[in-house]
Amino acid sequence: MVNSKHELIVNHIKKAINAGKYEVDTKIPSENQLAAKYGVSRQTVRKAILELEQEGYLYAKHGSGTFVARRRTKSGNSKNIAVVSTYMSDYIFPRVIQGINQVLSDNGYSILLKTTNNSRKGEAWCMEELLSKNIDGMIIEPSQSAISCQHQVLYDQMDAMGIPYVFIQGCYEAMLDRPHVMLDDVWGGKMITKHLIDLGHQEIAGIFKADDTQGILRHKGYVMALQEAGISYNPDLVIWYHTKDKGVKPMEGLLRIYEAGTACQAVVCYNDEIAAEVIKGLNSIGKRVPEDISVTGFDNSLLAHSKGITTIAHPQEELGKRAAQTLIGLINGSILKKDAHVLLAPELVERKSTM
Amino acid sequence: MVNSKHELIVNHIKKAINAGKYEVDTKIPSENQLAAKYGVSRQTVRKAILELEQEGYLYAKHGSGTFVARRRTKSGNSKNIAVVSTYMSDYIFPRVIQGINQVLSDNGYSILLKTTNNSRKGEAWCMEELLSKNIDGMIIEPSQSAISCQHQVLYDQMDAMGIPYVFIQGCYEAMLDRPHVMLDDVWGGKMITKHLIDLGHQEIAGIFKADDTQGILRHKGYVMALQEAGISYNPDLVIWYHTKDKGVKPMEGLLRIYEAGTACQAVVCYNDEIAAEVIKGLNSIGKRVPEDISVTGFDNSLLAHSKGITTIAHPQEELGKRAAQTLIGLINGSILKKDAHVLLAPELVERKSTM
DNA sequence: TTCAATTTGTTCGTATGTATC
DNA sequence: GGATACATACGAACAAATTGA
Repeated sequence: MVNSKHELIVNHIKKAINAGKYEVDTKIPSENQLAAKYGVSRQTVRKAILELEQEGYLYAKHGSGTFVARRRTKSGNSKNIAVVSTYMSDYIFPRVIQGINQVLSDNGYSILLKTTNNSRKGEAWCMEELLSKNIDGMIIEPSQSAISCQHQVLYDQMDAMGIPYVFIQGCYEAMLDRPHVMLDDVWGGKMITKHLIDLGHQEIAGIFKADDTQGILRHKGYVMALQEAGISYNPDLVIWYHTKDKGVKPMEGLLRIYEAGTACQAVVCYNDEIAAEVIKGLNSIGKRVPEDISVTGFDNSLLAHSKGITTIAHPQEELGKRAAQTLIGLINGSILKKDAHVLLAPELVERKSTM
Repeated sequence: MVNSKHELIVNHIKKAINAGKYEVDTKIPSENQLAAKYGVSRQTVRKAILELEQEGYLYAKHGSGTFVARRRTKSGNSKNIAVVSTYMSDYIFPRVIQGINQVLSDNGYSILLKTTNNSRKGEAWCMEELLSKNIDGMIIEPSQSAISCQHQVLYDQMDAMGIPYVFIQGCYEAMLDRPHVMLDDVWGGKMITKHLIDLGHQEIAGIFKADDTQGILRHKGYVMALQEAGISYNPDLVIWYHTKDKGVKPMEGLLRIYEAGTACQAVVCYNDEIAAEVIKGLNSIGKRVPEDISVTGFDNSLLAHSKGITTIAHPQEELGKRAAQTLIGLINGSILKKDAHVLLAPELVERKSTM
């Protein structure tokens, strides 16, 4: 019964896509070309494309072209996006979510807020509830604990339902192929080490956490900075510790370095907490910071602020913005899941623990 | 936010419908009439109408006209509750929302987060969007609470739809009969003034904001404390200022008091910001705080913390919890709307600006 | 029944703005 | 900067449905 020109074009293109004549994410002919092909006006083509866009067959990119979208089985466009955080009290939380909110609300989305209290159980419970709700996507800060089978199932389920998600702050090691937006720890480690080198230091010790991806990455950056400066890597200057050794081993290691008589004018610490402990320990053995030895932290926490520790800062608002942008890209199909891996440039915050 | 012509028309018509200017199933003006009214082309009007049709606000009848659709009354168990805040960056925001989240999630609710950027427009925009969503209730921090509420219609609409809401932090003066949970400003003003009296001060100046409900209430508490202590109220010691005078008038007034030779050993300030300015001003004329004169703030902001100002604290988490509890009571009917008026007890935070 | 006026639906043409490469 | 392509807007014409005289 309905046989308007644009309906005919809609059906024709739909059939072509379903028949696989156009690959996913390939560009279809421009509006003008299609207009010429079907012998109609550009407006008619536009109307057809608009309809196909709303049905999820295509997505248009301003100034670039119109592309074939991944077909979504079913999705209400609830315009709701879940944001799952560990704690709300976290000092970084407000700024990150502010960035998320800015981008999402500009794009007509609302935020559905959830907290896990940093427990696996909380995270699983959250996600189960979210699966029963109508959401278009999810931004999640993973809970600290390692991933369990139960979890993987929940994420697979979201994949199956075609609900995209983006990890922020961190990412389970087993899921690094999934979309994530986080601080570039390698770059951060390199940046803060380079800062010490630029200050004229040559013998730079490093204290890193061994059972943590971030620890490995920050160490990697530390090594890179030394290499670039032409300083040979000295394993004796690197102290590795595990979560359970925290508060004991780092300072022990540093004392051993001093006892061995190894020269050392600076220490790169895994995070601000360790840096604060190290400074306290150094003071207790009569070393002055930064006159005798420079110490750096990582994370730009309140501790670093109050103790005046030179550290690496998260660009918090930027992180939120990028995560939201990435998620929107995943939803409308303009970003592929495998490309949605964003590492953010860290910022050096210079304070009085280095000179 | 996009500001195309058709979007403007969409919003205008939406607002008119929400305000009840068009009855259900009545015909709206024809496309040509609307085009003339808005001074745009018929195509633009059509685009706007098409959008409204898709959102379910209107339905068009070929050859007959366009009509207002019967707004689908949402069934009320989405288990979603909207939380509308002014800014996310606010230092109090995380703790308040933490309290809200605790209670709501314990009761199986999720939070739908929105921000208004403290603008009336933002608030109206938020609420219009929320009206189209399926929410069970709303907790809202009003924007610029002193000015009278121009979009009462939106709240009436929520009443009509049976969606309960609770104001937090402040409340429009015209809507004080609606449910609200806020700090007891009178009590706070009284408490901090009494603190100065207890310290032995008799001549206590007061600086208050005149165009703000909170300013009036805090002044009221100030007067009560003086009365109870048997100290006569001296109008010469009270300085009123308006938002636009901020940063000039408060200190001017204080200088005038000194020039007049009036005795004054303490100043109650409207908030921490004013207190910080006053302290700075006093120092610049050679007065020491608190040795020569005691100064108090209000709000327990970061400023009060860093400058060591004695102040009145919001019980932030408690505020959030009580608001959530009140809302849940309204939803399940265990609390009546007219009884949902909670004033929270303030807390005195003693620091080094008083003695 | 017929006809004219009104109103929405569809199509074509054109122009300008703006993002991307 | 220029070419390309999408986004928004305006104007015009005609078709199809409805309404009422």
